[in-house]
Amino acid sequence: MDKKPTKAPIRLLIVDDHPVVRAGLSSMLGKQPGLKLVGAAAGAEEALALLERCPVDVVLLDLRMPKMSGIESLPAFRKLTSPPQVIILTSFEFDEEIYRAVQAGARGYLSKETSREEIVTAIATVHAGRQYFPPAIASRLTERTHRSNLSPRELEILEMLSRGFTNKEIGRAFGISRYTVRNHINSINHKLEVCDRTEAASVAMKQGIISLA
Amino acid sequence: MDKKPTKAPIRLLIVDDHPVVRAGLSSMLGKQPGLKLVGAAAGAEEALALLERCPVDVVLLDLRMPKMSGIESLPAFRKLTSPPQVIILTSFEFDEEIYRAVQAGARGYLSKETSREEIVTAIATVHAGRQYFPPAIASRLTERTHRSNLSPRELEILEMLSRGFTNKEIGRAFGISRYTVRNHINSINHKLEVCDRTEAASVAMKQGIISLA
DNA sequence: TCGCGCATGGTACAAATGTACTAGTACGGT
DNA sequence: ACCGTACTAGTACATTTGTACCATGCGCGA
Repeated sequence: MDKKPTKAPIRLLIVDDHPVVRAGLSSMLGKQPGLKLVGAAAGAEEALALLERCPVDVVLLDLRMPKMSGIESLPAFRKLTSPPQVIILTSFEFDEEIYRAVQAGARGYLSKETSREEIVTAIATVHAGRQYFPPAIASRLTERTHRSNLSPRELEILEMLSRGFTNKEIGRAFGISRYTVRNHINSINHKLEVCDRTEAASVAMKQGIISLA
Repeated sequence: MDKKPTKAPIRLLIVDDHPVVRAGLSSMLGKQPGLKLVGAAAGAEEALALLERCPVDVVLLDLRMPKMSGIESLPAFRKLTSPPQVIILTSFEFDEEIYRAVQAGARGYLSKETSREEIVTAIATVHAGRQYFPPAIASRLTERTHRSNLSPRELEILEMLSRGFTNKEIGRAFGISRYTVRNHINSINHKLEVCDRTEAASVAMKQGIISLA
């Protein structure tokens, strides 16, 4: 054997705003051989500060956090001199957010109901440069990629529309004309295969394209 | 002082399907003076089996679990010979589910981002027979109780409306005139305090008034 | 009996929405 | 250089939706 895992433990950083989760992961992974828990940050800013000072191999990142969300922080992670591999950590089974996180460079996904064994496997996998997605998530991701190719603009407008704003109001909000808004909504309706804005809002919520918050 | 907290520690049971959360809460509360962690169940069935054998004062109950959900298990808890006080434990800030859980007898609410201090306070409070709800949740609960007096007809129409049917189509479906449908929708919009049908569909889904299926 | 909420149908009008086009700019990939 | 996509803006017209009313009848509780 020319490789000793104890020689180069995987440096790990936990980023989660929930004290419960930080404590849980720390106690589950802290003494795991082959892993070195570098820290546990409560927010993206704290994590970035830490990453700039000391290198980390794998980050377990909560998507839903106050202030800077996990997704927002991903580009910042990638700009670092030695960007860590990022595993998404969330309670939610599926969501547009996971999809967006993957597009932003996340390499793996873990639900919070995952066992310690699987978490360790996932960390090792992404550290080895591969992706780690449970089958259920993977299939959903491919679904999303193929489905509903709404453009960023269309997504924003869909969001507003579902909150009851009129085309005119949406136009004002984004600084574009109500005609353009109308055109975007027509595209949305076609892409989602619905016949009006109300159904668009409805199916968008059901499919997790827009959040239920 | 005539009372020693160490004489009668509060017996605590954690019910959560997430290993991470169980580990986190256990490590946060296990050594807390005045508390005695009786166990940590991964599901409602396991919790019930445990409760039948040994008495527990307070249960921290996850609402979202596979198989039997937290809400479903609440009535079973109350049928026990010495029913425990139940604190809802969930990641979600608000939800129709919290409302239903309270109606089913839950005495407190804790988000998973709560600090150890607040968790301990909540446990002590409900054990003392009082309720523990953070202000934000409490106000939302009173909102829910007062809201949504939709009549059966209005509910049917809300359902159709969210599927993208026009007033005319809804009228045909129910054998009433499109004018009547329009009037009903106006009532719905007023009762839900929204300005149009699209927002009505949106908030109805968020509040669980109409199903996400 | 009276009032109230629910359900019904209607008129008249204003506003918003949707459809069917045309057409320009910009940007990225082949 | 060309193509495709996104984003933009507009016109013209039909349809839908929303608002403000009015009116009827039913059932139920005070």
